[in-house]
Amino acid sequence: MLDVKLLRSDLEAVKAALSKRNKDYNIEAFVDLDKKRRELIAEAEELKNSQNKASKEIPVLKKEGKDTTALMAEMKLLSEKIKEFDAKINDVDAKLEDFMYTLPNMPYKDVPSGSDDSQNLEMRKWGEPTKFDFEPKPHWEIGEDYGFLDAATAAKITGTRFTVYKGAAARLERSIMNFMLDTHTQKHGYEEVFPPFMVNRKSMTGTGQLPKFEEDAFKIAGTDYFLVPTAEVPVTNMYADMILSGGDLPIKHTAYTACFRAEAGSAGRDTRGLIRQHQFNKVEMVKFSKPETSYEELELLTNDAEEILKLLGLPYRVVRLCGGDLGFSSAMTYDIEVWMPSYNRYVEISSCSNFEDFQARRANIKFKDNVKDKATLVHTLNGSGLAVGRTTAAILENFQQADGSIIIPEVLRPYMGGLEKITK
RNA sequence: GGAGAGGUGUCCGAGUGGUUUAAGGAGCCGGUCUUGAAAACCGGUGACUCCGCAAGGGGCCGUGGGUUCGAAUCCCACCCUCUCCGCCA
Repeated sequence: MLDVKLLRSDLEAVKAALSKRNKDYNIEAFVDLDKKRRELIAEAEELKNSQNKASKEIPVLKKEGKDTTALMAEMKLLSEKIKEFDAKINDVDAKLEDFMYTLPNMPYKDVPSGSDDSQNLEMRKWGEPTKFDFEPKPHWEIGEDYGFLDAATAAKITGTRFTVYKGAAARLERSIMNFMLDTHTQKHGYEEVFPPFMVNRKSMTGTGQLPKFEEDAFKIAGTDYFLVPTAEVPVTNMYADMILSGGDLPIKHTAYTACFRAEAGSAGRDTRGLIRQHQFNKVEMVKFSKPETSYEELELLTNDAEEILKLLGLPYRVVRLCGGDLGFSSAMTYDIEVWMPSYNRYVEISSCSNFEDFQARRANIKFKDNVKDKATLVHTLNGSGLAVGRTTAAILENFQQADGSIIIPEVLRPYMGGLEKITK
């Protein structure tokens, strides 16, 4: 959510910033609603003031033995009038709230303008696209050859966009998760948390998935719970409605969760393999920072995600998303893209974002340095560190050998019981 | 799932219809005393939030409704915590 005060004081600045997103937002609607709301509040408060005054008078008059029926009748009318005003205010508030909740974050000044991912800005590359002296197979074919990525069985027990991992693939997936968590906790100073995989509506609203994107989420029938689309939701909302002490910042958490996405609107895209599933594993990093250091923290967070790819030896590049490709809640995002031979291009494996105070305002997360200070909104950040299924896919594809075996990256071998390569 | 108890400001805790504009502590700030500190005493402060340039006003006692001239206090629904029972990995 943006700051209402900013919309009031500098609407043009907001419009200018949002224009980078290449979409139209009916910001003028805000001005009328906001004006209406303030007028109503001013009138209602005046009425409430006289009601309060009378409420203090009545017991005094009664004590003096005076008749209060006339005054009480008068107050009855006033009370009804106040109720009418409150109803109108609630109505305007609801509209205003809906408007504010569906307005996206303002892109940061460094965000390039552009309409889609072709206009993202490449920041750096690490490694070179893998060269093969044979025809490399896509990971879904490798999985089929080995029989350890089984989409057919998953379709039978559940449906499309699910996979049953078996044997070495299952262990590889699990090894990658543990390797990522251990690296972030032991080398990068994150505290591990293991949150629920279901969250309530308030949490989904706090991080920005709701109310606008409900069709993307899996809702549990008979409850008001949603399957988490990312660990960002439970982990960020752990601090909802809290005032943190400045000395504790930045707070850094890493968390593994399965992630669940309805993938509404992506029918026909990436239908084979592990790239786009309804359920996938992800290790996430979440940070709470002071406003003045949040962009430094974004660089560090991105580096922490890149470190995983470096240790695994997977070639990648980092892009800064342009306005048109930027997520709803984000002010600036770096995508890390791993080289995927089957796609013959770089494919997103991590998304690292600074949300500034957009989520903090929704979730009500503040800090103060001293008890006497006024509480200030924190900045929230998060990034994948990394998407595990896509990492498994990248390893299978990039490290496949002419004889069909797959070399296990050295850092994973301790997690694989010392196994150096997967063979039939 | 059943029965019971409970959710009050930073914390503890009083408060069951109107002098509560939330008692009293603790804490915090200032002062007296002291070489300094502690203790004691005196004074101040009182979360958060909305409207307003301000003065000031409104709201807020888990959340949302309702009753009433007036609700922390009464009624309804929901959420959460604790205890016991049941079920269960």
